[in-house]
Amino acid sequence: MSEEQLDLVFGALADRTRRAILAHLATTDANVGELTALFTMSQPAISKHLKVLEVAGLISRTRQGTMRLSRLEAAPLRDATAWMADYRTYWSESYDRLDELLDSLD
Amino acid sequence: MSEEQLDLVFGALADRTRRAILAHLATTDANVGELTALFTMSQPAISKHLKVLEVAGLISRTRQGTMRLSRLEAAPLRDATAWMADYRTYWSESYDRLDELLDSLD
DNA sequence: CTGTTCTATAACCATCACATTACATAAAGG
DNA sequence: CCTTTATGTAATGTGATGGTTATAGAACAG
Repeated sequence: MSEEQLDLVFGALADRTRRAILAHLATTDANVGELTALFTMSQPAISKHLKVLEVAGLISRTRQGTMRLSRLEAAPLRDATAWMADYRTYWSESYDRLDELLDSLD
Repeated sequence: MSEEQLDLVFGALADRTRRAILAHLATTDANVGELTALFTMSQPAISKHLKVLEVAGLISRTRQGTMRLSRLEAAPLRDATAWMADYRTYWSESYDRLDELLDSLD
């Protein structure tokens, strides 16, 4: 994963509204209106957040009539996790099981 | 891990200079001057980055004479990894081994 | 076509983020 | 003390970020 993409992914995750959107999309796909209803925020604000998530590759979007469905795409999360896991030797324990995980990510 | 802390950790990781600092500190502790020499950037800029990393809990700092040693503290990385791993059901494979990891993080 | 619904974009504003240079401060040594 | 070394802080410029309201556009229904 490139530094540019890590910038985008971690930057996208740095906002709690966007993390909450991802958390919701983990349960079900959703359109913009449904997501807007979850927050005390305007629809254009949500659209902007979705754009950031899309550019980071964390969601994909498809037209469904007049609506646009957002779907979680967790591959960048997996890649970012792999990056962070390079520091596993500094974690307090569980090295071996994490090593198994890392091997599986190749 | 609180939303506030996730804001700080992901925000800290969103900058590639800070990620490079963490990568270097993974090999050895270092003072500000040593870290400054690694980048084409002023010393105050590095000091600011270290402050961000410190507030996020990703490094700790100790005085060593006139110098201040920075040391990697990877616990927040572990916690942030655990957050991302909640989306493991969307990853393409390796669910079971990741589940083992998650169990071990409690 | 026209109207309705859903979403995106434009224009704007306030604040934050990241860099600079100049200067202040802390610790150690002669 | 005074100097040197190492680092932090202040002031500043600039672009990015995150929100708003108003408006434009896309898809469908009648």
